[in-house]
Amino acid sequence: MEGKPKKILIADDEPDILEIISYNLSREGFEVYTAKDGNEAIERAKQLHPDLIILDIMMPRKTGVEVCEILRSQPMFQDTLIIFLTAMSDEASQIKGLETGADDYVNKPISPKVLVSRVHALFRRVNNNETGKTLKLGNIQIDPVKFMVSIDGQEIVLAKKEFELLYLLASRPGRVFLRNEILSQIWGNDVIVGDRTIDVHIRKVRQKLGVDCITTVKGVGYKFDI
Amino acid sequence: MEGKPKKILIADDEPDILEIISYNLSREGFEVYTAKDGNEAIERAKQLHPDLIILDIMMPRKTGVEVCEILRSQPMFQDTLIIFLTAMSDEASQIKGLETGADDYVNKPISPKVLVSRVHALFRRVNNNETGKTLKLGNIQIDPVKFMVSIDGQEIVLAKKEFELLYLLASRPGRVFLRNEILSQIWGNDVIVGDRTIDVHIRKVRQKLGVDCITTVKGVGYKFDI
DNA sequence: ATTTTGTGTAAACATTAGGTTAACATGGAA
DNA sequence: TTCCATGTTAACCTAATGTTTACACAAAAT
Repeated sequence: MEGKPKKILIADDEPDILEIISYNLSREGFEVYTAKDGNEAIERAKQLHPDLIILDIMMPRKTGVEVCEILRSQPMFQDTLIIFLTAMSDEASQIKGLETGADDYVNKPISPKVLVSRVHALFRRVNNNETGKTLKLGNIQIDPVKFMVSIDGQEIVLAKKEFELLYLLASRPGRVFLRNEILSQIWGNDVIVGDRTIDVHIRKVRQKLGVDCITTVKGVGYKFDI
Repeated sequence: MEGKPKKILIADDEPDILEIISYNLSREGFEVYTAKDGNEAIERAKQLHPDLIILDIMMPRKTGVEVCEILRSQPMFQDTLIIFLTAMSDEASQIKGLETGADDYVNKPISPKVLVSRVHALFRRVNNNETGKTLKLGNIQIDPVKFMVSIDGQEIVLAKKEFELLYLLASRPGRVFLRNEILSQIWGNDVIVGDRTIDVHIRKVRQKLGVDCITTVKGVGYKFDI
């Protein structure tokens, strides 16, 4: 199964670097966005919820380290991967960076090939998610192979999108999925649908299941709970 | 750090390096084992099931890359973390290494400090999938993934802003956050809200938690304390 | 080809929880 | 006292979500 393209945000004040990295990463099938300083990085991160953020350390209007700290202090960026770029092989700041919560560290001058493979390595590890297993949660069974949901043995027919939605949420019970996440996982990043579309599907699932197992976290997203 | 100590296996043919790394990692509380060539590395890996394996690329009786490939082909080593050490900043082998399934890559000459922080960063990343980012402070648990707070197992529902506020304060217990800091972290720099807004949210959190864990530092800000 | 059925999306509207404000209360320090 | 910073409360307003209906489109059935 082809996953949806990952979103990557790159922040650097040097346009050349921005372009080289963008080019190489989009060629790999990533969806690349850019920012040219710290504040813009934060702003765009909040809109986009990228899967990975590549931060130059030395940037105007907030350094990469500062940006990282600010984002990491917010719950919704706990899962976001962060890679630092730095001109100096300055050991101290390298350590500082990693302790701040970065996931990797790449020295300039940047080799596009190396960067690309590090990015892949990061995603490979994170992506090792469960796939295609039958979920059993309380009295609810969700079988992605048979494309079937049953409650207490009673079968329920869901439409494709409804099923995908339920399966996504149920794959990590309790975990809150942001609307953005849901969109990019189920619809893909490039597809544009209206704001109410998710709600409508959520409603249908709730209605069909009868059981109240999807909780709304207002301003954030939805989660599966029993 | 809680939980059982992590097991780390180090494979290198230079005794000096082995010793330096072992020393530094065991000082950090890791359980360290060593191997002096590729075959020994595989053997010990099978006995020990380490959480992390640090492999020198250039080793007699199977290179690090070969060891990595062999281990990765077995299901039980799918999740094991692997770091490569290399003498050269040889780009080609670096890429090869990462594509082979390594999780990180460190160049020689090795700085113990850098290695140690990379190791920590790796574990943090992996641990994060479950509980790493959950804050546990006394009897209070704050789980940003589930967007949920519980005291003595009793779940408490917070609104978004309330949760963000609590999470921010609790992320650095004892540290005082200035009102300005709080504003810029949670509301953003451009948003303007009245003076009382923070107080009101603080109040709601205090009220909902029941426990008195947010202290006012008059004229300065707020801090989380138990 | 035509009809039927089901799905996904949009648009319009209803509803509510969350966030903010404003007005007033308190309490400590100078 | 008089200030000033923060606490408290309740009313208000809005953004976010819920709900319903309608329609386009495709697949299946006729």
